[in-house]
Parts: sequence; structure tokens; C-alpha cells
Amino acid sequence: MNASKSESASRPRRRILVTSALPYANGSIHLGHLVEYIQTDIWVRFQKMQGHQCIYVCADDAHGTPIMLRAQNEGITPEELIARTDTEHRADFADFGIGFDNFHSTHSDENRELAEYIYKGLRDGGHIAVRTIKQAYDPEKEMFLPDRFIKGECPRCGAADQYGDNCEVCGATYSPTELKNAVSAVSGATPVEKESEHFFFKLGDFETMLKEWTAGDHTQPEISHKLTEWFEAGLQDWDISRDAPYFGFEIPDAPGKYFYVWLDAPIGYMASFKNLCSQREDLDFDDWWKAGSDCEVYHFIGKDIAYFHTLFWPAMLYGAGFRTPTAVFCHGFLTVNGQKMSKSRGTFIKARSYLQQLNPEYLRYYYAAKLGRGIEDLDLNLEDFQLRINSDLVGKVVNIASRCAGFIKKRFDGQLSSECAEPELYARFAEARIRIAELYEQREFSRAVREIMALADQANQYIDANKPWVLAKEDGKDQQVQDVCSMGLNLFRALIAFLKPVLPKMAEQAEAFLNIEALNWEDIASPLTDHTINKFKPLMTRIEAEKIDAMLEASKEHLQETAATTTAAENKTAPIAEEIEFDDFAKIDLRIARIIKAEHVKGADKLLQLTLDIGAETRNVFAGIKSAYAPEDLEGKLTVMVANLKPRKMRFGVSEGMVLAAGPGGKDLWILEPHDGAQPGMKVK
RNA sequence: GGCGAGGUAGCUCAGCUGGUUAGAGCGCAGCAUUCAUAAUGCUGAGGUCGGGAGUUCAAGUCUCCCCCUCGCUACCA
Repeated sequence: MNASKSESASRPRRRILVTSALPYANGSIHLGHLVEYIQTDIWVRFQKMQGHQCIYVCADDAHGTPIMLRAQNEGITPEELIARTDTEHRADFADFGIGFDNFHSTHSDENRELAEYIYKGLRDGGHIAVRTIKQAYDPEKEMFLPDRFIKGECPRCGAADQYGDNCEVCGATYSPTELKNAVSAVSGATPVEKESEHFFFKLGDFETMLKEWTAGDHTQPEISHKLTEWFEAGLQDWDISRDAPYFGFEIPDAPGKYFYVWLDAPIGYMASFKNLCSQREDLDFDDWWKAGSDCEVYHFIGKDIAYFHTLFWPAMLYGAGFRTPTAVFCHGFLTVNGQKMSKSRGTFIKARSYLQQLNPEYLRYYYAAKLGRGIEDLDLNLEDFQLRINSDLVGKVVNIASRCAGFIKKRFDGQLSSECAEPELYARFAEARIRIAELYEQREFSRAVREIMALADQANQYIDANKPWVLAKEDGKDQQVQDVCSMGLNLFRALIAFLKPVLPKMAEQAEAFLNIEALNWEDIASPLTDHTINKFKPLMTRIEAEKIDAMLEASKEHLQETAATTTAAENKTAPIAEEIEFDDFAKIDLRIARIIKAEHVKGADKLLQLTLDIGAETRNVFAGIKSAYAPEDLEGKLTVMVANLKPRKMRFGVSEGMVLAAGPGGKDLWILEPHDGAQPGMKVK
């Protein structure tokens, strides 16, 4: 013990600030978010166990148009909305054992001050440009509309209900002004074009600095490749202002202009830390954030927001005279059972839905068992999840304590042997702490877990080879029984310490069982001897398949509610088109068609090629319904087509008409099907 | 289409700069065991390493072509 303390004291104590990306205050935390928070939390807990000063901060990302509008829809203020979300987020994180040192909000005084300070620094440095741009404007609501709040018909394919930037049906990209019959998704009014002055951050000013920074091992190799690509494409000015009304911070000396949410979001990392500094004597904000600080700053993020964190963010900090991040660590996305999370399959699982059925530490372990330092996507295979937890944690690790504790408690009154029976075996475990620590440090959690489980196997093999249950029946073997079981418990203690960053709650229970102080990494250097333990209680129970099923089922139900509400909202925002004469309608020749063949189109993302029988002839039609239908599900079915639509040459061939479908797009798309009795070729009127 | 990341036993994944019969865990089969939350131990069966061609004495590992998956991006009524 003493030796280990001096050893740890001899290493320099690092000062490390760690962040996870800020969750948006407009929605619930789900299992995808948790990959990042769990990854970060494990790393932070590991650093703390090493004796370093490691500070983990986060905050809700509370600004922006979606939050403003959602609050309006609910008839509450944005402040009320974000306060409610804050409570929910904090509870979810706490229940998953995410141990933030501080969780703050971007809608805070600290963040306002810092955002203004950074902005002024950039402005005074000549890095802000002002230009007038044209933008869609809702005259009724009197606000500028982000692209995703404008809906209309796709200028190319005519699909209804498409967003302002691209068509989900045909994939066309365009500007919102090109949409036909465009309406504001906010009020239903027709948007008009209006000019406005916007502020731009001149990212290009920082090209040299950024190239140096990104070359300096601050990002993973995969991201560094991506950055090269971005540099080649050229660094564009970044639009950082939005016009009132907007929920955010007003820009200094620019009434009616607000910081774009993505400007003040990363500043929220600093703001949260600053808020913590105000509560703690031992932390000095400038010490950590001044240029050239020797403290370390790490951002854990998803690969989708790498651009913000590896270009905008370092440039902003540098331009305003602050230090830049030590490193930005990206991770991949979560898939469930090998596919993107899906609401209809019930695999879009909220943190709370999980917690209602399962122990959060199961998920922490499973993620740890699959996380590495790369940016590959991580798959939560639920069957594998169940088997893995039951086998590794319950069957191997916890079982070691379970099979030793009874002997020690009953026959030796909870007393461990005064000497370590197998010093060589213990030394193997003790020495492993160096290797495992290095793996944690490198964020190679999956490798660390593999090492730990290999040790757990050794512990079980040891017990099996020495068979205390046999010795216990023989006279005069008491000492051996005590020695073997004490040894087993010491190996268990080491395993628990190794797993503690991953399983903090189970570690705490194990510490109570072993009757010891909170374990630190170096405690593993020597075993427990002459020590009294407490009664053993099961530390973890097996996962039952029913729990997983219940979680999926609950997540499915959840979808139905949200689907109903969004459909209602869309009906409201899609007004009936202009009145027409019967003659206008009669021009359209609609026919019953039988889909005699349906197949994928090579190279097309959204199209299916249909061969339609309309009685007298067959037609070749391309339909943008691949996202909603599999070809084999369509063949043989009847539907309705526009038979006299002028043939259109497409990249993949000529389309001789179109089939009719309803729905917003994506998976939610339904083609029309006549009642039984209709025959191919019949006219629809 | 471009760029990036992948495609290794039923499942989840290791395999660094090319070098003995391709590995682990889980699952499966058989045996042993009963201290332990039916947990543990031993043994075993499973792979032409996405496909093809090439470089090499030697390729899962390098080169080229193709197929598939995921992401970003563009295009496609």
C-alpha cells in the first residue's frame, strides 16, 4: 500500500478538462447519445482513479429556432421549455452514472459573456464580415425561415411536403425560393424573399493556423484525412448571425441580430467550466483557458460534428486569444441490431425507456466492450448484449466473489487470510494494471475489457483447480480453504478496480461488500490481508429477454403517439391548393395498373423501376419509393398511375408516367391501391 | 458519381510495418463438477479471411478491378 502511494505520487498530476457534446434541449436523450456520454465518463473516471485532476463538464444546448418554435407550440416560454428539458436530461444522465462535475446551460450569463467576448475579439481582429443576403421570410409570423421550416412541392418531381433544401422523394437539391407552392411550416403563410444583413466568420483567415493545428496530432487519423479534404475544398465564411425573433444572445452593437446557435454552443463548454470555477476555490478559469495553458482540454464528439470542432472551434478560440483543444476525439454512430435506429422497429430507444427495464451498467459495459479509439459505428446487437452481460459480468466476474464469500463468511467469520497464498498469481493481476491503464488512456476500452475478462477466466480457473468445496470436507484443511477463498476475493477486488471506470455503481457495492475504501488504481499493487469482509449480496442479476422485448415494445408505442401528432401538424400546414375546373381534372388520365415487375435501379438511391400493366400496354415507370417499399412487396399488386404524363428522360431510362403515393416521404410513403375488383387499364375518374 | 470507413467462424470482434497448421469471447456439442445468481472447468466441431486478377519464395496483410454495407457529398423529374 505504502509503496503504491509513493509510486503514484511520483507521477506528475495532470490537469485535464473533458467535455461531451452538448445535447440539444429540444429532445430526450437516447441510446445513441449515450455512446458518447458513456465513453467520456469511462475515460474521466479512469483519469480520476489515476489521481489526476480531471474535470468533466457539459451543458444543455438551449438556443435556436426549433426550441423557440416548440415552446410557442406548447404555449410556454423557451426558458420554461429548456428548464423542463434540463431536469429530464440531468435525471437521465445521473441514472446512467454519467458523473459530470458540472452540467450547465448555454442560456446562461457565463455563456453570454464569453460569447460576446469571443465575438468582439474576432471582430476587432478583423475576422467578421458583414454582407447582405436574401432569405425566405414568413410575413405573417414576421420571421426569417430556416430551410427546414419551409415546405412545398419539389420543383423537379412535384412531390408535396418537401423541405426547403432538398426533396426526399427525388433527392433534388435546390434553394427554398425554388419550391413550388411554398408555405411556412410555422404559420402556413407563403414565404417572401427578403434581404437582411448577416455576420460572417472568416474562417479562411485561419487556414495556416488550422493546418498546423490539425497536423499536430490533435485529431484521429480518419478525421485528419477528412480535414485534408475540407482544406482542398476551401474554407468558406461561416454565417454566424440570425435575425430576430430568435432564441439566443443578441450580438453586441447589432440590435435585432443574434448569435447563431452553433456559435455559442461550443462556447458552452467554457461557460460550464467557468460556472464551476465560481463554485470551487481550486479552479482558475484563465489558468485553464489562456493561450499556452499547460492544462489539457479534450472534446468527445460524434463524427457528424467534426467540422465544427476541428475547424470553427479552434479558429474561434485562437482568434479570440484562447488556447486551442489538446485533442478532439470522434466516435461513430450507434446502430441497433445492425441497422440504423428505427422508430418502427422499436430500436429508437430513449434513455428512460431503457432505464425502466434494465440496469444502466449493462449498457455501460456493453459499450465499453465495443469501443475503441476509432470512428467506426458501434452496433448494439441485443441478443449479443444479453449473452455478453450474462456471461462476462454475472457468470465470470461477480461469480468469483459469490463462490468464495460463503466460505469466508461462514467458516472464518468474514476474515481473510493473513498472507497471500499465491503471490505469483496475484502479481500477474497487479502487473496487468499497467497494461490496462495504457489501454484506457488510449480509449481502447474494448481491448481493456478483453484483458480484464482474460484475468477473470484465470481467477475462475484458479478456484476450480484448488477446489475449496472439496478441501472444506477434509479435516485439517481449514487454512487452505481460507487461503484459496481469500485469494479468489483478492483477484475479484483487482477485477472490480479494473472495471470501476465502466461499472462505478457495481464497484461501489463491491467496495461495501469487501469493506474497503473507494478503490484507486494503485491499490491493486498489493492484496488485502487480515481483513474482515461483509456479507455478500448479489451484485448483478442476469438480463432476461423479456426485459429487452418490453423495452422494444415500449419504444414502438412511443412512435404511435409522435406519428399521430406530426401527421396532425402536417395536415395543418399543407393548405388545400387553388380551385380548378372539372376540365382541368379531366385532363389527367388515371389508370389502374398492375405492377408486374419491380426492381432496384442500379446507382439510384431512391428509385424503383416498375413495369406496369395497364391493360392495352405496359409501361416503364421510375418511382421514388425505394425508401418505403421493397420490390418484392410490390409485384403483383394493383395501383393507380398517371397514364398520360409526358414521358420523361431520366438518367436511368425513360419514365412513362408516374404512380400515386401519399405521405411525407422516407419510410412514410404509401402508394394507392384500389379495392378488389378493379382491373388493369380501368380509367379512374 | 466523388470522398471516407468497413466487409475475417452462427454472433460480436482481434489480427502492427506480408512469413510456421488464421485467433479470442459468446453461442453450439460432448465430458467433468456442484462452492456459486443453472454459475465454473476441460475437450471439440465451425472460416477457400466479400469476389477476381496480379506482385512475391511467401498475402487476411501490398497493387488493380468488381460486388455489398454505413456515413458525408453531388447528381438523378
